[in-house]
Amino acid sequence: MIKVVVVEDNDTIRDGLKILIDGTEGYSCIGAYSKCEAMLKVLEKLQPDVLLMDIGLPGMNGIDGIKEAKAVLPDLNILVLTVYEENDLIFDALCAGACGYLVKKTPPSKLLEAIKEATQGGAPMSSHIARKVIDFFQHKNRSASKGANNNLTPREREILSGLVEGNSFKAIADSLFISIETVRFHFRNIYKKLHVHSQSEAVAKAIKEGLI
Amino acid sequence: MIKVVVVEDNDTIRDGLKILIDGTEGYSCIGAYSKCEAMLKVLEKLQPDVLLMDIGLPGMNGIDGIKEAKAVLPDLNILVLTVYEENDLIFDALCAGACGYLVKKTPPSKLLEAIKEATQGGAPMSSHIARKVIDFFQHKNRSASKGANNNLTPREREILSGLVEGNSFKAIADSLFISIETVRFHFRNIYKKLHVHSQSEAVAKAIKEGLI
DNA sequence: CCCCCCTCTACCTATTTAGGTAGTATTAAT
DNA sequence: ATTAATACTACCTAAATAGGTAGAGGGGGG
Repeated sequence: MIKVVVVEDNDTIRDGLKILIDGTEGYSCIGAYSKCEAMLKVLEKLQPDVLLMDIGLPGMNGIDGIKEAKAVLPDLNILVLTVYEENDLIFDALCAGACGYLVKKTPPSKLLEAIKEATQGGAPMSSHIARKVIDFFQHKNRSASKGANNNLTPREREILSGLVEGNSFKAIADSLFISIETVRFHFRNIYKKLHVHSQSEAVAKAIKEGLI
Repeated sequence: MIKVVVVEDNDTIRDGLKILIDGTEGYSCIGAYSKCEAMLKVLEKLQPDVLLMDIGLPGMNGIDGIKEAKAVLPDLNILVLTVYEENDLIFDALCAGACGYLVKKTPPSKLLEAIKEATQGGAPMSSHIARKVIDFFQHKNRSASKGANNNLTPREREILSGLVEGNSFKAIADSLFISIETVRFHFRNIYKKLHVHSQSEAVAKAIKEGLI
């Protein structure tokens, strides 16, 4: 029996979810609240398997609710159920501890399946949400490979990497079997291209913009 | 009709996939190769909707194959189909441009569904893979908020931040209304605590470990 | 009350970096 | 064949940084 707790401010939806869950073999809705605060008070007693949460709530917002819930029960599976598809909310929710993210138009059968999946170590996501999540990885890379590293030559990137690893000019020179003067030469060009005037600035920019 | 190209070195599996895809209404396997190189040569002509790729291939590895394929057809939906569940491979594949990641034990019906999902802007993933992906976000946060920033005093973090912003010791001193000697004093302590010996190393460590 | 930690300042020396000028060699493109 | 871009080396000066030593003042806890 999968024990589910629901937090959803819309009475109609909340009641609908409770009826759906309780009405399905193997599922039980052991709590349904309109606010995070109310849920958090009894969370430890309830010990649910899955927490189904709305994000756009009055009072404490859903993201903070997730964090607090995770603080009480670190292994709780939290599913976000929402109308929002904004990237920030998705990532905030995932970072806060959600293990899945469903849009509200998800059909009941899929919702029940998602709840079960969550208890089995899965991460149910609506397909468009999943795409946004994986896009994150590609964007991370895109900015790294095209973004701003463009004007740096391969050799310059190599040398800059050495600095990011924490090596001195001399160490970089030795590892590349070139003169320290050559390293200095490259850094002059790197600094010009990145518009910086010190090692630390260059390292910070290199890491932040994913140049390396 | 969804046009699929398969790359898989195991003849049995490859033939099985081709038969499955061709044998299903609405799907067509317009190419099946045992190596990335062969697929890449004809990719532009084939113009498939989905590329189903193995990762552990002889010759060019799957990750590079994904990158090259994306270079030819940037909007191609690439699904990884593999036995590997190592984190690095998953993330490398996603960064390279895969839009989904399926383990080989995925049943045929799920596989076909995943192919369709990919063409509709989804990101089909086996449930355990999805969990690993979302775990990434949570770990990212955990190490950033708790990780190692502990042993630095508030003042030291403040000063280190200045360095990460790209400021010189003097600039940091001025902005905090303290002497440059004080800044140097703090950096000596910061370096000891972080076990580094230069600005760049400190900045790199600070950013990577999320100290700032 | 005393000790420890944090914060602040100073001086010394050796090393490293920043920025400028100047020149050679190789390769790819015009 | 000339140009542009890249990679390499050298020498110069001024500035910044690393590491050591030394000491003052404040606040919290034993």
